[in-house]
Amino acid sequence: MNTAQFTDRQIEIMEAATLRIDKYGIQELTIKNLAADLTLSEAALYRHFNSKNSIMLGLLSYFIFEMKDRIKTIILKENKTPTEQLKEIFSSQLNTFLKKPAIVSVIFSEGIFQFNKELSEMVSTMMDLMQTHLVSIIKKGQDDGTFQDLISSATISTIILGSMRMTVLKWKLSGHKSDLIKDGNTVLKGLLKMIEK
Amino acid sequence: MNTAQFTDRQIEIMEAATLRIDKYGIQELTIKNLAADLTLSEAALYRHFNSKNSIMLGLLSYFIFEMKDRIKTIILKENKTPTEQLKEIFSSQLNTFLKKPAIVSVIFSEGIFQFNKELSEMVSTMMDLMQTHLVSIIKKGQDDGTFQDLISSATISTIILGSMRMTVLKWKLSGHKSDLIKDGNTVLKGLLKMIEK
DNA sequence: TACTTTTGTGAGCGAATACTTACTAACATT
DNA sequence: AATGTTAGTAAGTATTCGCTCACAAAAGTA
Repeated sequence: MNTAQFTDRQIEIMEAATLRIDKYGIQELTIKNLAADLTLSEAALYRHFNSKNSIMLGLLSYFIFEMKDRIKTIILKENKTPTEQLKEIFSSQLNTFLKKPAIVSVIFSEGIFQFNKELSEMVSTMMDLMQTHLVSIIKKGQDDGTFQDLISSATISTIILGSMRMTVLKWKLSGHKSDLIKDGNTVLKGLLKMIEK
Repeated sequence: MNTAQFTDRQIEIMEAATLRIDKYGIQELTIKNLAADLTLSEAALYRHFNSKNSIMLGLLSYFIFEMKDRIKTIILKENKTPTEQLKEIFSSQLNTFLKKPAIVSVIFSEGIFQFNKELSEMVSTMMDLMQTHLVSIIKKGQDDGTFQDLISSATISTIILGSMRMTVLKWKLSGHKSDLIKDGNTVLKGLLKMIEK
């Protein structure tokens, strides 16, 4: 498997990095530890990435690439109602997190990235991407009369995005013990009751 | 822990730390930098705190102490409606963040603290505290017929908390350029429209 | 004044950090 | 067979990290 811009070895490295962040936190992502995980020398890592920063940048862009694809597929299903599309996006995101919990750790590390321009821009890009898609679905729902239009689509999508994030955060803080899918469905049902006319 | 337990010098140190985190991020909070900010030697800091960790613990416990007090005052205003109480809590939190943005950096660093038991417990405590208070207000609103009760108070409070957090996160990612209070009000107004009968 | 306590210092410790260098073995292409 | 490329290594570099120690000035107290 090769995602065009990355070599197989790069993907292996990024996956090891993701796993390490998930297991021990982003502070424990050091070149030394990462090299040990892959049973490689530290220098070998620099054959594939020219800095630690570019490993993390790669990580994020790899996830964004995959996410873009996933969300786009849902958005393009013109026969689906806005409600169904929201449900699918929620379900698609949560199931991705369930399958690859490590990515959640990376996304929730944006606090650390704040003063790393490249990385924080990447996190912002990801959030904007999701926000844009949510807005377009909600607008469609407001136009066809499914959703109420007393509240702007931007505000509604902020609320939805925030609620989804909070659900994931709680799941993470519970040590993945809570039922992410069930809790996510409960929250989305609540949100839909609130915004449907 | 309470304020009285801190000496004047300790508070000076914690405030310098707060300022530094706000300006340059939590990664730039080092003993060396902090000492330089206070024009002190590194060793001098260890006269007042026995570790860097205890400086951060002090920071958090100081904020939690202050938050508990602030929220309790609002909760105890029995003559206020649930809607007014929600507005006050939102406003109170956002204004605190505005005055001490560093605390946001700390709260949004739960990813870093995940493997520091003491610090992560403190962050969890803080979230539970807020959630508990939100639930009690919403229940009150549901009982007196202000809020709809088709959705459980727990779910509603998750949605509110998540929306608030998302607003703060966006402010943070914008480099404190966006208008936190204005955006917060817009989101809260939206939320209230959704949950009021 | 004589003492005790508090608050400071400079020098330096061991460990960790991201990254570099000179070199090598395996493989692919011609 | 000759040659260039890829992917690895051991052993460093310079720097930073949190933290400690022996000691001294300053401040409070008898």
